Amino acid sequence: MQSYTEENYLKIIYHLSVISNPVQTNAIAERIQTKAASVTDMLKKLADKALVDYTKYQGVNLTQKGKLAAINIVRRHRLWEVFLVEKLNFKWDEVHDVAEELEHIKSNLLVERLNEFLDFPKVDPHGDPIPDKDGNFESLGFVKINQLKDNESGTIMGVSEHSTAFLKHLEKLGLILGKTIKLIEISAFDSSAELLVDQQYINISKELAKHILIKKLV
Amino acid sequence: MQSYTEENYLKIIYHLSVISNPVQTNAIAERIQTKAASVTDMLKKLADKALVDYTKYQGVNLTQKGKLAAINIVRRHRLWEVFLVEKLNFKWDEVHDVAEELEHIKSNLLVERLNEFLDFPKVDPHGDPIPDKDGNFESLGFVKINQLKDNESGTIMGVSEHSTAFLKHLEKLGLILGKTIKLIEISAFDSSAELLVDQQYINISKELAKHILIKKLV
DNA sequence: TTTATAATTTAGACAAATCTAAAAATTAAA
DNA sequence: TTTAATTTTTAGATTTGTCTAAATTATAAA
Repeated sequence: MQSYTEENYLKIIYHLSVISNPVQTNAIAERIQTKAASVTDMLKKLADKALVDYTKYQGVNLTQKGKLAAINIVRRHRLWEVFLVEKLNFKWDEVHDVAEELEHIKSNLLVERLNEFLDFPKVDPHGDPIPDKDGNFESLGFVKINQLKDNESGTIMGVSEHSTAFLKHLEKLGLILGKTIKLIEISAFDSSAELLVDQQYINISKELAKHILIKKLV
Repeated sequence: MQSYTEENYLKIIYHLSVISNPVQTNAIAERIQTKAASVTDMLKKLADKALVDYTKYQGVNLTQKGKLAAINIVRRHRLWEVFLVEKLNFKWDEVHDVAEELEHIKSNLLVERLNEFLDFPKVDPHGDPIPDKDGNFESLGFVKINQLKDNESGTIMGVSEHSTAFLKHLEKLGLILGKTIKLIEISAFDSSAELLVDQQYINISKELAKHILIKKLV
């Protein structure tokens, strides 16, 4: 069993390994709001427990065991987010900090009952997939807006960036979950994207576009 | 704001002060599964924070501030117990450990939304009253079985002992929440109580009787 | 390829909460 | 009321997770 802190490290390493492999000490330090020296200490400890493969100065990768533990935390986090939004009427940008605490409650019974109570949701309020008990994700086949071809349409299914600033900005633009959009064209000049949303043409930056997940209309 | 551990101490001291005033070091140590020396250390710390009045060798009492903090934890604990039983179908003897963790989640919004979601419950699954946001209990006016007079009837509204063994035993006897019972008589010999439950006469020990809360029939 | 810069690690210290063993205070018993 | 038993406290050590400052390794630039 891992401590609260160890769980947080595993989760962060898991998220960061999507972007880079292996994961660097400084990247973890920044995300976990701590100093690089502290990260080094923890990495040694996690390596001792066979949760990560760690080579000095080279960064870390999760072992199979570590990955499973991490996915389990992600599962709990996302289930709690669904609960907060659907049952307690939290807004999607209010859930993160509370879910961050709830994810560490240790009780398999609790998680399974919660899953049942929520009717086995497949995605969280941000559109991120919820892994099952064994750590498997259902393949969702989403693409980012900047990967759409001109004139292709689709539905907003999620985001790949979770900062409050980003989410609030999206909401202001009317780019909320479930909304159907059409990509008119990507600018050759600055790669910004012109969209048709609610019969209105809007222009969003590439930075925004690449974090919005779309399910293409067939 | 208090740490997880400080919150636990406050809660235990609160529960123990119902029985004895002031609360002794050893009593706390036993309940919190730790050594008396550790308790002494923590009491000094809580005294520094003005959460308890502590005099060496004399035990502690909660200050007004400490009491309010403690009641708040009790409030969260009992709300979560209602959630676990009513929404997630936990049995009343399964809830305690999980609620013990959930009670420490720090978010006023969460607690208030949960309260609303549960439709403002007044008691938890054991019949214990749930204090409101300001720490006030609704007066419930319950008595213990051994305080009933011969031939008085009433409804089981709660228990004042929460061990799994005790709760399972009650369930076996059919003495569940909401059940109506009639006290036939208290034995002059061993103070055991003869009850009429479901048209059946049963005999329970004084130890059992004094932990069952009854709302008298008018 | 040497130098400079950036990233990472080590060494030693610290705070929170705990422990053991010994000392001190309180309470109960003779 | 002196002694014995119990309770509580102190002193010093330990564990977990963190920190600063200095040393080391890796990477980029000249």
